[in-house]
Amino acid sequence: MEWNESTRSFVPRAEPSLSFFYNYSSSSNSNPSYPGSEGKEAALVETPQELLHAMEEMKYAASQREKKKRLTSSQIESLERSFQEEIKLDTDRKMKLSRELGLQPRQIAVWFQNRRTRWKAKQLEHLYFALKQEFDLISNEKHKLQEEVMRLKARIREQAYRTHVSGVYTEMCGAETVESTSEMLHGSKGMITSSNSNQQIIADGYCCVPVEDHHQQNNVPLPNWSAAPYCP
DNA sequence: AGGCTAACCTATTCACACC
DNA sequence: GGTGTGAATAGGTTAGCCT
Repeated sequence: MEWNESTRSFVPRAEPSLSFFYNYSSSSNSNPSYPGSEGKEAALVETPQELLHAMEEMKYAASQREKKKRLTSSQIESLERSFQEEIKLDTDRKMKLSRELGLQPRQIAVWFQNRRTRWKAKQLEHLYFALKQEFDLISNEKHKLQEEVMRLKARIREQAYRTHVSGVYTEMCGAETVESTSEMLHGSKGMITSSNSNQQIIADGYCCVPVEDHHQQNNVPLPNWSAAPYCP
């Protein structure tokens, strides 16, 4: 059983300095994190006097404590290699790395934990950029389609206006033509019922020119709908 | 079912390096 | 001195084991 991790729950954790109790390893190590702690066996305190004494010792140890040190590049290289093999750490691997690198098992575990956090953040960043790229693409397409709609609406308005004007003109010249024109207009779903016909067409959203035809006429490539995400 | 242990996680702190 | 980065800590959660 490993002291520095398994016994954590025995020790009150509200007081930060008490972490001294459970963050050193009792195993002998060539590279102890905290000088002053080596060779000591962890002991549970049972009386207030013992607690006071322990706290005094802790203060001393803290004063003697070596400053935080960065891991060497070769240590990081080995840890990195191991991480690439498997991002989770089992006990055997932890102990093996600990022996090989001359680090506390706790240090190995902490390094892996921090490494996983960094890895996760990186993954999240990649995911964000991938989604953003996709969004930009779709947004761009939407913008183009909106422009297309505007153009088509303008064209319909223009055509409707021309039809209306020529209708009035032929009415003045001869009834037969007027009737046929009128019939034609009424025949197409009876959309045009007033002199305001052009506005009516636009307002109803009926389109006289099929989009496919328009695309063919204007040499506009049809969007790939099957590839587009469903958007209600 | 509930307690214990050992792993994990996120958030935070702390020390150090670099500018 | 301010800031970024990485090692370490704090406190919580979860899964597996045992009684």
